[in-house]
Amino acid sequence: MSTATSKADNFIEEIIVEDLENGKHDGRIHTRFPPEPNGYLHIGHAKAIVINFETAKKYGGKTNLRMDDTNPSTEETLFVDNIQNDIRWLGYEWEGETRYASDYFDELYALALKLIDKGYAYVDESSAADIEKQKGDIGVPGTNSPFRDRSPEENRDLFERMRAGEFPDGSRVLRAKIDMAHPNLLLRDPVLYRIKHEAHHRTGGKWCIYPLYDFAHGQSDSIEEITHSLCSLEFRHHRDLYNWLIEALEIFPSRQIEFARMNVDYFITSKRKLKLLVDEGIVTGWDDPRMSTLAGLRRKGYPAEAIRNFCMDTGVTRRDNQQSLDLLEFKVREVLNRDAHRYMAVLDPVKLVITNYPEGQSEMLESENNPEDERAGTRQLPFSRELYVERSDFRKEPQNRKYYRLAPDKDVRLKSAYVIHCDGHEEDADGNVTQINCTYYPDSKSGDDTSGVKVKGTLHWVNAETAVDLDVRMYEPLFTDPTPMDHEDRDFMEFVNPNSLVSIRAKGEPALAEAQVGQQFQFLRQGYFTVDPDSTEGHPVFNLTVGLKSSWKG
RNA sequence: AGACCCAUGGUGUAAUUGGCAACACAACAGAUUUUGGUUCUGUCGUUCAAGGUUCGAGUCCUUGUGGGUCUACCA
Repeated sequence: MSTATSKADNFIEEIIVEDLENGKHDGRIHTRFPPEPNGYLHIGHAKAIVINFETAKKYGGKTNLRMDDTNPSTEETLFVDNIQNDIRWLGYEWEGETRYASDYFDELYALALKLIDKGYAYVDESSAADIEKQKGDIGVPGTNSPFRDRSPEENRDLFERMRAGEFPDGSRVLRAKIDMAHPNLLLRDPVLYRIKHEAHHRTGGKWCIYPLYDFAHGQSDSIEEITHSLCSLEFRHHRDLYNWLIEALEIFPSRQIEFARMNVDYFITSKRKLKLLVDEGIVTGWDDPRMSTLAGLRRKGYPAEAIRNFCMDTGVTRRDNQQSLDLLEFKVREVLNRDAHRYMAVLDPVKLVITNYPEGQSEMLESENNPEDERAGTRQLPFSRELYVERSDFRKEPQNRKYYRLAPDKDVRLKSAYVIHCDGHEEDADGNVTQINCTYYPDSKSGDDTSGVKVKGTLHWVNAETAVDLDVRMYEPLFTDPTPMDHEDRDFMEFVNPNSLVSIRAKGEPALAEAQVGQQFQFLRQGYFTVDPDSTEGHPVFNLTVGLKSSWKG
C-alpha cells in the first residue's frame, strides 16, 4: 500500500508530496478526469486517465469522472456510455457516481450572479465580431467594450433576463471584467456565458444560457473540491483565469497543473481528423483497429495492461514528446508473450508432401500451448502426409549458411513433429511453387528424437486435410509517415497507407475454428492475433495485433 | 510583435536537488532456444550555444539560439 511518503516520480508528484508535507487540504488528494462527451477516447486520453488515476492511487487519493458537458450543441448521451466503458476497460473505477458539469448549472448560475454583484462581470451587447475586435492582438492592447461600465444592478437584471429567454442567441453575453490590455489574451474580459436556445442532453429545455469552459471547468473542480486539477499544456493560459475566478468567487482553491500531451508515432488524436477518417471511409468506424481510439486499439488486441504500462513508463513532463510505436508494441508483446496461447496458422500456404509418410495414415502430436507458462497445458495436433507450410519458408535455391529454412537438400524441424529433408519442388508455368516434396526421419519425433539429425530451423505447419480456413486481417500503421500532421505543405490525408489493411485467407489448425471473439493467440513465428467481432459461429476473423520481433534479415 | 512554457544518446525518461550522466525502447554483436519469438550477455551513443558563479554545473545566473502555446459566444 502506498503512503504519503511515496517517492515522487515526476514534477506533479513532487508538488503533491510537498502539499502532503505541508498538510494542505488535510492531506487529501483528489483528481478528476473531465472528458467532453462528444467523441471517442483515444490513446492521448489514456495518458490523461492513467496520470489522474495512478497519481491519486499512489497517494491514497480519489479520482472523479466528470463529463464536461456545457455545450448543448455537441454533446450526446451515447458518448457517455462509451467513455465509461473505455475507462473501465483500461482498469479504472472512479469515485462515486459519474459527475456532470451540467449538474452544476444552478450553482454556476448563482456564481455568475455573485460575480456580477461584486462588479466583476458585465452583460455585453457587442456582436461576436465586435468582441473579437475589442480583444486587440498579440502584443497589441485591446479596447473596452462600450457596455463595460454598467452598474451591477443593471447587469444582474440583464443577466436574469438572458436566463429568462428574453433575448435571442448571440445578442448578449456575460463577460468577466478584468483587463483589456492584459498580455494574456484570455484575461481580456473573457466571455463566461452565452445564449443558446437549445435543449441539453441532460437538462433538456431548462436552460437557454450556458457557461463556457472557463466558467464551468474550474468551478466544477471547486464544487467537487478537487485538490489537483491535472490537464494538458495547452491550458496553461487558462490557469490565470482559473485562479482569478477562484479569488473573485472565493471558492475552493483547486490547483491546476499542466503536463505535456503524449504523441505517438503513426497515430493522430485530433477529434476532427479522426472523424474525417471515418466519414471518408478510410476506416470502417471509430473502432477500426487502425484507429488511435481505445475502442480501436482494444479491437486490434492491445491489452489494457500494455496501454497502462506504456502510459506510465513514458513519464510525465512539460516538454513536447513524440513516443515511438516501437515502445508501445514492445509493451503489447510483453503482455501477450506472457498470456497468449501459441497456435499454428499458415498465412500464405503452399502444400508440402512427405513422400515417405504412408498415404491414409495420420497421428496426433502433442504441443505446448505456452512455453512461458506451464499451466497453459498442451494440445493435440493432427499430422499426416500432406501439410501446408509458409510459402516464404521455402527457397528454390539455398541462400547462404545463415538460411535455416526449407530449400533443396536442407533439413528442418516441423514444430512439435518431425525433422524433414527437402527433396525438391514442383512449379507451374510461371515458376510459382505449387508443391514441396520432402521425406521425414521417422525417429525424429518431437520429444523422442533419436535420429541425431541437427537442424537450425523450426517451421510452423498445419495438416492439410484437417486445416480450417481463417480470415485474417493484416494491419500496418494507418499512415506512411510517423507524424502526418507535421507537414505545413501537405495534408495528412496524403499519408494514408494504402496497405494499412490487407485481408487474407489463411490455413489454421482445427481448434482455431472454435476461437471466441476477443480471444488472443500467438500464431507461431508470425505474431499475435485477436478474434474480431465480425466473426461468426465457426468462422473466426483474426486481427493482427502486432507481429513478432524478428532478428532475421532474409 | 507581447506573454508564457520547454531544451539530456535515434526516441522517451532519470540523475540522492551543486558531487563519477543512468534506465527503457531502438540499433548492432554474441550465447541459449523444437518460435530467426522469449531469456541472457555485451557494444553503440547524450547534457542547444556562449559567457558567468563555484574546488566542482545537466542542475544556479546572464545573454543568445531553437521548438511549442495563446487573439472560438469549442473544450
